[in-house]
Order: sequence, then structure tokens, then C-alpha cells
Amino acid sequence: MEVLIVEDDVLHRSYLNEAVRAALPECNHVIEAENGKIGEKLARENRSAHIVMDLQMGERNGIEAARTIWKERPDTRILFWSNYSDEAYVRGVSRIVPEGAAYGYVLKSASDDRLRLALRSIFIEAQCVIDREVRGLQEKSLGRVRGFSDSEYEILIDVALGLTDKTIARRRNLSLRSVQNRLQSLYEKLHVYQTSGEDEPDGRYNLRTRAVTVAFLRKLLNYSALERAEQELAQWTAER
Amino acid sequence: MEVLIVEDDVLHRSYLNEAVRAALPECNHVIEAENGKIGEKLARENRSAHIVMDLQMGERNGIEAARTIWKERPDTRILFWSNYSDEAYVRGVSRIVPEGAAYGYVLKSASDDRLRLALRSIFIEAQCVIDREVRGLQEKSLGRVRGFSDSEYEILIDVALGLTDKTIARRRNLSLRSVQNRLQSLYEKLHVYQTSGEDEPDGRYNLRTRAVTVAFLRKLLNYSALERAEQELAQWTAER
DNA sequence: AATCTGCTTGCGGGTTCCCGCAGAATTTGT
DNA sequence: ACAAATTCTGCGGGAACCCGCAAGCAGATT
Repeated sequence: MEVLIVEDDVLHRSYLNEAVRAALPECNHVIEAENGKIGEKLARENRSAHIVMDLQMGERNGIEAARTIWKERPDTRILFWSNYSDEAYVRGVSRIVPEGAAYGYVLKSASDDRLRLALRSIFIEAQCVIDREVRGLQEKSLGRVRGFSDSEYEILIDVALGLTDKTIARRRNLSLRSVQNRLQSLYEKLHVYQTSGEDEPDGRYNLRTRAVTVAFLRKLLNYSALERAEQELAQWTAER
Repeated sequence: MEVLIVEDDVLHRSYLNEAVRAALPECNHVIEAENGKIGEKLARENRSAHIVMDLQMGERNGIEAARTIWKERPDTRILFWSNYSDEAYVRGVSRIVPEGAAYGYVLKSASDDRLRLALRSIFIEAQCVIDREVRGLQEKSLGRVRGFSDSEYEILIDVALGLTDKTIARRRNLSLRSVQNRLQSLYEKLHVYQTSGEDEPDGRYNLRTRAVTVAFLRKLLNYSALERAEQELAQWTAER
């Protein structure tokens, strides 16, 4: 059995290496990659079936890398090991996981034991392991408990990219007014109307930009999500 | 001599602890804090004169913490130790460093030797040490080599916060038109006009929102900068 | 079948944004 | 100190935004 580690921080990488060896005596090879790009390459060359992957790396982030790896071999088992549980990450991951694939999402702040258990569950038992905190987010965002529907999220991204209402309508095949409707419900859910309703009811905010910022502060969006969206946009632009 | 370490990642913290002890034999006490809030508290209690500080922590980020610490004792020597050299961070730091204070900015990717040298230079010799990469950014952003002036940066932040032109004008004591002028130069510098000038010259972008996104992708803005700005805004709102 | 709920679309208007133009105010250079 | 360069400001208009109102069209509920 062989495990591939994709992680850009030196200390975390060697810590992971040790943790993997300790948790999986049946593992005789551990390979390391220092960013997503190299990770993809090594995974392809070694037909890796077991991967521990950091999100948020310089050269190419974990979600991108995981997507191409899963596209080539959907039964690859991947454990995401991340510092944060931003909704943007959680959404990003659950967007790309293939049907029936075994994967996990563990925070770096988890104990050695939690990490060990996750490694064994995923790589040996083919079970999914999602950290409690992350789990909460996942249900909230997908199960729609005061969360955002997929279509709203789509619009949010387009707005964040800086597209015009008209352009969004073209891209998503909607009428202008529908886009604006979705926008309104976004504004409501993000509580963008007046700050804390005190004295002046003036239009202090540019709703559109404000919505993006609030989404950012609430971690509905983050850098890597934007990066990804930007690339998809470029691709769409090229096609038409 | 005593050194305070403020860093939220366990591995990095213990690595730093070791590095400090190795580089500074004259140091007999090493204290650790796991976030900016605790860091401030410990610094106050122990009247720490030597601090190694991470940027980007959960509870309160390094810039915030450093600011309040420097406000209380401006001669404190602080070494910032960060993963990234975002312009937003560099700007944030050089905004708050007091006259004549000794400080440093070293990337986590630097070698053990670089870190050791920086520790000795700052804590013993009271010299400033700025990593090459960071240095480049600093000059570019402050010395205005194709960079942004402070006033433009100010406007950029206000726009990113989602303020209206009118509100920005009030806040910065400018006329409406002046704000819009600054905005125009921002748009130019961020190359927000049409994507790659091909066929359709249509208004694909909402300039305002697009500018914010581009600034984000270029790391002129980042989460902690926004967070900070949001708090300043709240304060300004409270005052009037 | 009838009602309800939710999503979509068109119309119309008030507001804000984006920006060219041109004169006033300020800074800079020599 | 005088001119040049830059920045600030008001005016005006076209475009994009935000959104209430109302009509169409699913699918689910009774």
C-alpha cells in the first residue's frame, strides 16, 4: 500500500508523513508533493489510490488537483486536511466528489487520534469521515437550513466575479429580471439592507458590492473559490 | 531575556520555540500564545520586549495584535513570520510600525538560517530585517512604482466594503466627483476595462465589483485587510 | 378541479454609477 | 514668484442597478 501526501508546508508535510506511517503499518511507501501541480503528476505516474491533500496551496490548490485526479480515477480515496472549514471549501469539495467515492475532511486542529482514525477509516474501510464542524456546515449549506440554494450561490459567484446583470442572464440562460430576483433574495439572506437600522435610512451601501464583501467575511467565498470561478469564466468566454 | 511567540498552528509554534532557543542562547524564557488576543494579554502582563508574531490567526490577527501592543509600548521589537507576502499584509504592517521601531518580516518558507539571522538582528541588534520578496512589494507599493497611491488604496477599501460613492465622499471629506475620479484611476490601474479586447466591446463587467475582485486576486486585498477595514468602518459609523 | 406555493418574465420608474467636459483650487518646478 | 502640472469640483447625460407590481407556468396539496 502506498500513500501520496500533497501539502506545501514543510512542517505539516513531515508531520503527516510520520502520522501516516504510524497509523498505517501496512503502508510501505509514502510519497510527498509540495503543491497541487506536482501532486497531480505524481498521482498519475504512481496511479495513487490513497491521497492526503491540503487545500490552499500556492501553485494549484487542493480542490483543483483533486478534481483532475478524480476525473482520471474516480475510486481514488482522498483525505482533505485543511486549516479552515470555510463554507466555500466545503461546497467546493462536495461539488467534485464522485458518486460513491470514499473521502474525508479533517481539520488540522484535530487531535492525532482523530487523524489516525480518519486515515484508517478512509484508506482501509473505504468509509467517509467528515469532521463535526465541517459536517455542520455541509448540512446547512446543502440541506438548506437557512442556507443558500445552489442557484443563489451561482449568482453570488457571478456577481463576485464582477459580471453585469445582463451578462449573468446570458451565462445562466435566464431573463434579466430573474437574475435580479435572485439578487434580491441574496441581499436579504446576507442582511445587506441598512447596517443596524439606527437613525439614517440613507443608502449607505452599494448592495451589490456589499453583498460580495459580506459573503467574504462569512466565508461563503474565499480566494480559492474566486480563483476557480475566474478560470471557469475564462473558459466560458472562450467558448462564446 | 524573554521571547513571546504568538502563533496558532501547533507545529509552527513548537518549531519556533526551538528555533528561538537555538538562535538566542541569552534567552531564558519562551512564552507561547495561540492567538492574537492571548498574545496581547501575555505581552501586557509580561511587558514583553521581544515578540515573534504570526499574521493570519483565528481569534485576532497579527496586525491587530501588533497595533495594540505597539500602542502601549512602541519600542517593542516584533518579528512577523508569515506564510504569505500579500501586498495587503505588507501595507498593513508598514501602516502600524511606530517611528524608529525595530521589526522584521520573514516568510515561513525562509531557511532556518534566515530565521536565525533575523531573530538575532532584530532582538539583539535592533535592526530591521525584511525578506527580499516582501521588500520588493513594499517599495513597489509605497514608492509608487506602478503601484497605488495611499488615497487610491483608501478608496479601494471603501469600495470593497460596499460603500456608496456618496458615503465615501462623506467619509473621506471629498466631493462626489473626486471620489469618482479616484475610482476611474483605480479602474485603469486594475485593467478592468474589457477582458482581452476581442470581439464584443459590450459592458461585460460591473466595474465596481470587478475592481474589488481583481484586487483580491492580485492580493491587494485579503481577508484580514477587509476584517480590519470593517471594524474601522463600524467605529466611524458610531462616531457619526 | 381548485388552490397554493415557488420560480420566471415583462414593464416602468427612481436611484446610483460611469464619465466627458471645463473651470477652480492646489501642488510642484525652477 | 510665476507658470506648469496635477488634483478637485460642478454639470449633464446615458447606462446599469434596484425593485414594486402583475401576469404566466410549473408542481404539490386538499
